[in-house]
Amino acid sequence: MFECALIQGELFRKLIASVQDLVQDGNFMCDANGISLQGMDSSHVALVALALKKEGFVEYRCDRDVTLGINFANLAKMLKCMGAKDRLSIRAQDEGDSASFVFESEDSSRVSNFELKLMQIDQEQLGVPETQYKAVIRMPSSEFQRICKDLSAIGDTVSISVTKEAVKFSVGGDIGSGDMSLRQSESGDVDGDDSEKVMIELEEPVQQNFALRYLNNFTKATALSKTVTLSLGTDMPLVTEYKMDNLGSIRYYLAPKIDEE
Amino acid sequence: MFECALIQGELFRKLIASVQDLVQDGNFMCDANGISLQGMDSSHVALVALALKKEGFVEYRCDRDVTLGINFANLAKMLKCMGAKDRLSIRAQDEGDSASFVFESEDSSRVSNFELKLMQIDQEQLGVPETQYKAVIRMPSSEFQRICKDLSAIGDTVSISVTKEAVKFSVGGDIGSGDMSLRQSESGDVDGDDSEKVMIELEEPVQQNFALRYLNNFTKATALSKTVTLSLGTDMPLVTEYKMDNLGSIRYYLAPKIDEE
DNA sequence: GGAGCAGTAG
DNA sequence: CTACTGCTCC
Repeated sequence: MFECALIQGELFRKLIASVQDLVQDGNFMCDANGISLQGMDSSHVALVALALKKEGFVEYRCDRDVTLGINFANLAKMLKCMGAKDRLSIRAQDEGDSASFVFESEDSSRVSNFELKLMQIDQEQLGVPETQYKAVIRMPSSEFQRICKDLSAIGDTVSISVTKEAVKFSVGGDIGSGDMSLRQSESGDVDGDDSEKVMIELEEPVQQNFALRYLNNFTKATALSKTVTLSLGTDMPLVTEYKMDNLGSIRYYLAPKIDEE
Repeated sequence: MFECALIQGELFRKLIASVQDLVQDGNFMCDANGISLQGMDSSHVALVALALKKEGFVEYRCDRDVTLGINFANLAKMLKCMGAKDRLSIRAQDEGDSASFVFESEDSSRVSNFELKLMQIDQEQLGVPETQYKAVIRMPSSEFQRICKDLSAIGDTVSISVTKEAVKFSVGGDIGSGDMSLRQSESGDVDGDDSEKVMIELEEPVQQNFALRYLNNFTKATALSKTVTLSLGTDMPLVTEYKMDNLGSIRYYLAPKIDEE
């Protein structure tokens, strides 16, 4: 028997929405420590990895590891039936072929129960090595979203280049070209929220190209966290991470476009 | 070399947005006094004329007259990348085939540079004669916007008739008809902003019909000025003018619909 | 001015 | 069936 509950069911809905555009279905791997999920997009260029820690749940019980094969579009349909302030409980029998999603309004005056049929999904769990990245940038997630969205009006590939002082997003296309540079925030900045800052940790300057189309997919997760962390290396995937207080994180990996000139 | 800078880049973005719906591309004529632009809509019914005085810029330098052929949709894409509070600089080499648009956030922590490819646009500059209009109405621009929008739900042609006392906007359609009359504000009105007033200067009563579809296009400029001035004559174009403090104005000309009954 | 929805296009 | 864009409501 697996059972967990979240005070903010809405959070879970946003998580599923953030995964859905990239992968059709995937296995929720539930164990004593929490829930994880991994999936690649259909073209095998991007990977999304979700890790939810049991500490983020108001209730968590996992007698025995279970794998829940989920079609995200179908789950999303059910989650649309959840109220904005609803508490969410997820339950699954050890040998069942469905999972139950219960939505409860704050005063429990409305209780909804949905049963989602599970799927059998063959999918190797990819080990993502904990690598040392050459550059790690933390910035407001909304700013990253805006940059990706705006630049995709100009072209479809962004070049991200990082120096100690700044991170530069450049794009080129038929109508012209453009770049946006974000300077590392002054460490002495006392005023303003810390989440508004741009922080750069650099071991070595990097420059890599990425398909904006995927980055724009990633920014579906903007609602989940005020900040986003971009980790870059040379000829290795970009990692875009959104950390949720307590609950864990959602990470997106995107292979760089290797210059074809 | 042409170079100018605006403290409120946002203003320029709104200007381009106000032009864009009507004309696809046009020539920015830059000379020692400022920038002007003219263009007709594709059906040659409406004309937009922009005039920006150099006094409105925080920096202005024009060694030699230049013509910048701009595709407004493409420029708008780049201007979307500008922050709300950004300062805007525009630069063009005398013989270049592109113009550069630089956006700088207030604290300069974000600097963006976009290069827009210029076009070769053949277009005669139309001389718009300074005519004496029979009626000139000044009213809050938001009110004019609301009237045009609301009336277009009833029909597609508005009749504007002006007397000394009031201006009347009438519309008719399948579902019925309606009209909205605005009385000239009392000159003795001490309370309230002057921009809230309706002022009518009349030489002779006028009545003309106009296509609401264009008027609704014109009201994209509402954000640029608190007031709008409508100038009418008989069988001559309506002029809809939005004046910006210091910077100049945007004017729209619309030929009347001649009754075909 | 932004977000959500619906309608369209791929 | 899904993803984007335009529109309308907030």
